Amino acid sequence: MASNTQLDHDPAELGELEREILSIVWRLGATTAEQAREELGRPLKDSTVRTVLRRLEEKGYLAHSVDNRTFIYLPAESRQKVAGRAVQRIVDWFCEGSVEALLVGMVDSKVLDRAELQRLADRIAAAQKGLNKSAKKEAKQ
Amino acid sequence: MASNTQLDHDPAELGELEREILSIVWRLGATTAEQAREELGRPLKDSTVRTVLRRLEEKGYLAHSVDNRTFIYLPAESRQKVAGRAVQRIVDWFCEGSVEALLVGMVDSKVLDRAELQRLADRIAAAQKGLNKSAKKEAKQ
DNA sequence: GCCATAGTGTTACTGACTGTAACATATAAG
DNA sequence: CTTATATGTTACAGTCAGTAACACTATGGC
Repeated sequence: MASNTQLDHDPAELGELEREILSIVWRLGATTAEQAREELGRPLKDSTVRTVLRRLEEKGYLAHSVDNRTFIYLPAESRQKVAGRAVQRIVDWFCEGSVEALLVGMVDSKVLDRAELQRLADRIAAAQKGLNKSAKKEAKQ
Repeated sequence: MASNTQLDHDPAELGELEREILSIVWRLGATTAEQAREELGRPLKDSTVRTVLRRLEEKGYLAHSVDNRTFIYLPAESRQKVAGRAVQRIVDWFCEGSVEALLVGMVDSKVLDRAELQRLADRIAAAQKGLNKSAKKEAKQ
């Protein structure tokens, strides 16, 4: 399910403005072009914002529905999913596919603290265990 | 040491070929333009490879020494460090600075398995503890 | 001393992509 | 039927990566 229409675009290859606007949509959850424009710091023309929104949709990051002639843009993918894919690419490119190497690198370059990693692993394990338990009830997955 | 000349370039913004060549240098450890060229699958002109190597050096990923008129290119930064920085950027862009959100996202998008994360955390913790122990002996750090 | 060979230095062109926006078109309301 | 509001279309400039030709230089052999 979820069709996964045509989403193999590289999140790292978004431009500055594209990232900014995408972040806004993620933050607001749903937004019109006007809203997004106001949310931006810079004063950009309406058509500029709309162009970027359209491109983001073309690239698969956003979707839109129409509400009374007005486009409402929504995220097509969660922030986390996009981030996950981006990291996957980095792993492939720079770590020869080894996530371990990446995590070591993160600890190494102070992106991530060893203790923090341990703590997060615990937390995530706990959270996932919870999820699995409830998921099992309804889908045996 | 290591001077760190001008290295704040964005690793995600390397092109395909640049990444390929950078990976080759990382793999070989040290290489001449000719060696790199042979290592590539595609048949590229010598000057192409040299241009890319030069650009990679300008961007701070490589350094070179001269051996008898011939340039020997070396990594200026470890794969892992570059990967770590790349991930840091992703965290900043897409996870509002939260590494936890990123790890959750990685688990979420199947980049990383929950059990694997736990295992890696353990392994890394163990490895680091080992390091710390020996480091403590000589520097109390 | 001169030439060929093996390197490097310099310069350039093309296509893709992003930032930015103007202008055209349609439609609902009054 | 006009106006306001929204979208559709098209475009242009700047940057950058891929790709490479051509010029220059030093070095070893004749």
